[in-house]
Amino acid sequence: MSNAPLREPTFLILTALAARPQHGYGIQHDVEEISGGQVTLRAGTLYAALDRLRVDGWVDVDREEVVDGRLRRYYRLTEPGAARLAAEVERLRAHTRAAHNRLRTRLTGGTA
Amino acid sequence: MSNAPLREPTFLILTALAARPQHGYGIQHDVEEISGGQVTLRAGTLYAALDRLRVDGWVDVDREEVVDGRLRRYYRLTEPGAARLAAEVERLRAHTRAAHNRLRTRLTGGTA
DNA sequence: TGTCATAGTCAGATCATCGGTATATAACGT
DNA sequence: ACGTTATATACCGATGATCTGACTATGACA
Repeated sequence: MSNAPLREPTFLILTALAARPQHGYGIQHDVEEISGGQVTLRAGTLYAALDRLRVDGWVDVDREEVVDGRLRRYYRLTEPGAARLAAEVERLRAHTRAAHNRLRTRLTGGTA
Repeated sequence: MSNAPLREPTFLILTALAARPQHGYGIQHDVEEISGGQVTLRAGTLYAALDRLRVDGWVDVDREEVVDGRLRRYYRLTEPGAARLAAEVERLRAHTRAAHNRLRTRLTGGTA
């Protein structure tokens, strides 16, 4: 398991899939919701990321359906993927904690 | 203020400077400490990032000293930089919260 | 004399993301 | 009948932050 830091879109894709298997378009909307409308995934970003995540073994194809002649491919978070996401959450928590503390120090000790 | 997501090295550089002005080499060591030894900034990454952050107005040169014939340049977090970092902390907190909740849902509702 | 710690700079490569485009069907409005 | 919007996936060139690694320079220590 590589532990290179996840970029925001990748992190949010994994987060979307953590709740339940979803297809690409569903992920796109879910990510928009998770981020409070701040992050809109481009199609290119989404499918390229899904391909990478599949190669890494963090997501897998759950099933494929054909609806109205269109392919609908559902993706699922694997166990290693869930572990990877959990590790990343811990990492980010540590960083945000550190940043928060230092910003407080700045306010209290910095100017006074 | 652009609100593009900060990459990990950039976030940690701002965090290092949040506590107090520091010179490049000091930032490098501080970041290593903040991240629990997980993140080691390359010199190229560090100084390139500092240049960008200066252009964005998030950090500024605090003062310069010459020690042992070597230049020692201190950087300082500006007010906009502190605001930017605080905003990023909130953003990351929201994301980690969402990811954490979904991972819990997965454990309780997913398999059982 | 060599090497470690300090301190900063630069050139080239990688790779995730961005922006835009293409394809295809169904539903809806006018 | 026609254009637009929503659904759904895929491809491609450009951008830009980061990585890799080398380079310059000094003081201290063995």
